[in-house]
Amino acid sequence: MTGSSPDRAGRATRRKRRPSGAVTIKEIAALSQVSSATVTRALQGHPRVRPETRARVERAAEALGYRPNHAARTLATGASKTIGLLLPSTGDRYWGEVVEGIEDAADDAGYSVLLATSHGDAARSRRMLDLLLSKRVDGMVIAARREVEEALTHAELPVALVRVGPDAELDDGDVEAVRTLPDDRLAGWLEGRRLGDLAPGVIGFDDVSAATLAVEHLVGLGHRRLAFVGAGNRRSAALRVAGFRQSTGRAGVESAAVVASSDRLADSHAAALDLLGAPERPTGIVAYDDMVALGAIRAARTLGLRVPEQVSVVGIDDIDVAAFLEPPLTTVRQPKREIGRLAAIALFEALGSGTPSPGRALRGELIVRGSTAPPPGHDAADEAR
Amino acid sequence: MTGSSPDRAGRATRRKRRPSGAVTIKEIAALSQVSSATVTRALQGHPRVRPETRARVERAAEALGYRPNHAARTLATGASKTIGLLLPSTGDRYWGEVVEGIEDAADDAGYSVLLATSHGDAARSRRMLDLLLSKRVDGMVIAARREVEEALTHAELPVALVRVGPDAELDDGDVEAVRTLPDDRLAGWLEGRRLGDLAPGVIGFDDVSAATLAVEHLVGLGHRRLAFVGAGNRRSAALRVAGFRQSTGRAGVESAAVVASSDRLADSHAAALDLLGAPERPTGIVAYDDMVALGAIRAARTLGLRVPEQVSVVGIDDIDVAAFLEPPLTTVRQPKREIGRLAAIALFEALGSGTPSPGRALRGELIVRGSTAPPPGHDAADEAR
DNA sequence: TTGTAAGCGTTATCAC
DNA sequence: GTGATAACGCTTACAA
Repeated sequence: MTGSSPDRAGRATRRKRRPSGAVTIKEIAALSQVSSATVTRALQGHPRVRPETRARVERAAEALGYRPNHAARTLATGASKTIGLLLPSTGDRYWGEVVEGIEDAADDAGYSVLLATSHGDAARSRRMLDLLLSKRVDGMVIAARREVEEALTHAELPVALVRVGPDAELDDGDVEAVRTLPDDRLAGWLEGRRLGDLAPGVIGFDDVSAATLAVEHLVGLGHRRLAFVGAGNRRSAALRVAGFRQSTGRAGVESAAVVASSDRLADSHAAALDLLGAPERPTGIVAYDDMVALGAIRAARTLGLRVPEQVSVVGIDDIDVAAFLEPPLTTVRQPKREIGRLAAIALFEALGSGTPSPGRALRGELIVRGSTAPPPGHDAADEAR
Repeated sequence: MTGSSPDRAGRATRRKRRPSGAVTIKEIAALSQVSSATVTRALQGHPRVRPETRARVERAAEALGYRPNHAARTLATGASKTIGLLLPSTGDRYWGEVVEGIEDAADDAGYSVLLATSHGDAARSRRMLDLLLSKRVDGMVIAARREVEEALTHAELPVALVRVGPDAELDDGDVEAVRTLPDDRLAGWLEGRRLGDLAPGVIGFDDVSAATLAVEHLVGLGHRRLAFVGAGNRRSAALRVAGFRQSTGRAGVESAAVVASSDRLADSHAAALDLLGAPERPTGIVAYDDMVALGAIRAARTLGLRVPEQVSVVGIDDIDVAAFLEPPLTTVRQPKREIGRLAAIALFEALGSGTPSPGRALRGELIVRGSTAPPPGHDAADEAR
């Protein structure tokens, strides 16, 4: 065979791939006089590496400014150490705080977070789900909303998954039942449905107990005529209504009305206007959330009613300006960060064990501020009962 | 040589790597009777592929439920189609909206977003920067804050980078100058510094013009005694003060005071209390941001002054409850989503061209609501001047 | 137009 | 305790 065979020539001219320019373990290997396998072992804290070898390798890595290439690692190990996050949006305060909790827990566990938003659209959800899967996330946290659930049923995702959010786990039939069931049967029905327990892999807010907390606060102050404003057709609204009806029934309040309205300010303002304009108006209002509470307060003001002296209002959520409103809003705080944290932790557990973690509904916390007080004509002595 | 040589036996028993289980181009290649190279070409819309081959490959991919492995692609191409995002936090409203804009633009351009938070800590910033680099992001958008800037100076990042945020591009010396420079020299100084133009690769908010917009609105309503509340030591605060002083000077208002306070409600409340308690109190207040405006409104109320009848207040930012406050807040809206969008777009341009994009300061928009009105004793005729 | 095979940077198996 | 080297799944230069 001739030295100048076409084969040899071809090899020689063949332009090798442009390297990324970044430092690789090969260079560390060369500098520290070991094989690349040893470099990996040394850098990963493998037990069977001679201490001085490890030291030499670490020094070389440091000197060269080595940064492991995660893409290569992912390819080799099959794990990306990244989780995906699919949310309706990140702009609104609710999700922003949840994300913070997730990011926090992920960081503690050595994971990164890849973001995707559905914008409430099923097709987009599906596309994003595919994208996250393509990027080989090890698991995902998704906001449990109808359009995403739909996308999920067609998917059968090959990764661990935790659902999170306020609107989880109550189907439409139940929503209807909550509204129409007679008072005396509601409590039993709620128990039977075990609404406090969420399905496996779902982390959410305990809507029922949140409303209960609000009612108990008002009843404790002496209120006997209560109303719930803001019963939209969301699952969370139905659950809060259920909690409201259940606890008012238990406390034997004289009158407990439920007034529908969306969570938009104008709607809740109008609804509260009707409610407070009636002759037998309630002295205490439990609002679906803080925005609805704002509408109710405004309605009271429109009617010349003072809050909290003549009407008490309690919200649910604790938005960040709640404390700065006039009056500062009494509300049931939703632990958003904590929900995020627990969702991420549940995901990592599932990742480890291979089985979905049990669902959890986190209880809110009553924050008493200035929008609630004893009802008119109620003297302090009664309060101590 | 014997058929049962140790070498052969070794090869035979050698357990190959566990495959990820996902569908690969090889399987598509097998099913569609072409080589894997052709599969790649077909799937990527490479021009020189026979249409029927392409169709066959696409059908096979579809049938098998193929999802490209981005880790492998990243390794092969050197581009991850992912950008990193380093922010102080995602929980607060400001960043949440910026993220939304970034995510949006990234999605349009075919990029994903990897999230990291600095929590305002330089060491953590550095760690996160390294992590993002390790994950081989193609570029990054980072919040331009002091601790991150510090981390950056020691880094010399090998990727394209855009900085975004309200606190950019004014150093401490300038902050001092803005406060102390006599009125008549301020305008010239501002021009000379070209504060409206941000450094290359920085997308921000035009703080100077925001304050100007607020002042001009108040002056247009007939106000002649103005004050700025909330001059903290942030760069954005200094720029807003500069804008305030510059425009009040230009308009020849009788008195233009600047009162320092943090952006916390209690502080701004106290500061405004002093200001409005004085005999020669201003009739119009420009607040550093909406929270400070809230504090000012509360202070006015504390003193029995009605807003807007006796005192007008204009904020900067337009937080989401601004419209629902009592009174609804007049403010200069900060285009957060847009800032995010432009930052991402600037990054992609830089990615394409290799050169940093020019900086941009986005102007706010005045939103007139209920917290501003002509000053007391000002009749409607004057307004038409 | 299509096939072959090298190469991206890492991990992990086997042999010594 | 260390070294060779196959493999992860994909892209791409070159040959055909």
